[in-house]
Amino acid sequence: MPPLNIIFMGTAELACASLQALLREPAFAVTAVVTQPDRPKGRDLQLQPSPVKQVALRAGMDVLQPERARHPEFIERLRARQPDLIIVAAYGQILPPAILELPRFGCLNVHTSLLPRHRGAAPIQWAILEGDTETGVTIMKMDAGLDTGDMLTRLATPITDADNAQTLHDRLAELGAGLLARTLPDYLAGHITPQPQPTEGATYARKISKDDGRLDWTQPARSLWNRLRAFTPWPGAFTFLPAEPKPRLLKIWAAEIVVHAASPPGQVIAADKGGVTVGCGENALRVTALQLEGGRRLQTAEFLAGHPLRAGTVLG
RNA sequence: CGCGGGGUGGAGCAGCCCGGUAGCUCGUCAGGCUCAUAACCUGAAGGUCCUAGGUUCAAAUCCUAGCCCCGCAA
Repeated sequence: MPPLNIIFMGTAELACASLQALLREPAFAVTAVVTQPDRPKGRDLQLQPSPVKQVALRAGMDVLQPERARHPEFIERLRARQPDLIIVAAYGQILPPAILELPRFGCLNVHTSLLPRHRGAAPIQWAILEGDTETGVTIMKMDAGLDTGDMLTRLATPITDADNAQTLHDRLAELGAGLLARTLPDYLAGHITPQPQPTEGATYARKISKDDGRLDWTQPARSLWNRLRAFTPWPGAFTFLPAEPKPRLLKIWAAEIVVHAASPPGQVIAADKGGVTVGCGENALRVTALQLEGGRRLQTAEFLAGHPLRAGTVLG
């Protein structure tokens, strides 16, 4: 029996681990990789291949980069390749039913949440943002809805105080890849019965934007702390430092919650080597790493050595 | 030519607009003080002011070119 003909669709860094896991399995033949077109990136806005494309090229694979996956012409190209199965991970486009029904084993998706919670584009960020104590990965059979397909397998992982979007992303990428590799043989052998997602508990994790990273100091310290971790390292949580002629953007990279009596939101309570303590709607936040616009990311002590920041200053 | 900020002792910054003695906070070293400290006091070492040209009696500062870093943007 010839190896199964698999086409992999993915774009972001997250998908690379899954692709590599498939490439390691001799029983599967990943015959093509579909990824988003090269996008302008970097300081010169030069076109850059997606992380998945880079992995694919290194492996010497065929790479397809349709502007729109739902375009009939592309669908025909896919069909001509006669895939038995399509694996999708962080691809970045919604697939039409014509593609979902194309392979005889359908399309499977690696999703980085415990569905039906956090369907959508930014499940990792929203899990942290909402203060979830655990999240995970789900392998599901895709249907026409957005992350609404029947589930094959799930794997959970706790979200710790030390986690931010980066650490959680990296962990889920590995867990997802491992789970995918273990799920596939059982699924193909017909040993797994796809389970419909419960309607209870479904939430939608919309794409985050840069503006979502702005800290609203009237919120409780814990909420701000969650936001900070959810937006680290991208796009970053930020506030503004009062300055002439205009306030300067101040990114907050690390902080801890400090039990503290009520104080004006955004007001600097203390600024010393231990950190910059800022009043919040409830308790306070001690900032330990920050970055002023145009500057580098600095530990608080370094920052204070060159930027006088007195107690009483109000951020926001 | 996508937009903007920056390169000044080991770290972070001021000084530049308006040319004229290299400054601040921290660190390091030495000494002192204290039961004690990321504490305090005293003293010291440490700098091709990114590079190359130019203007000038005189350039960190003004002009030109180059190199490097960072933010935005994705």
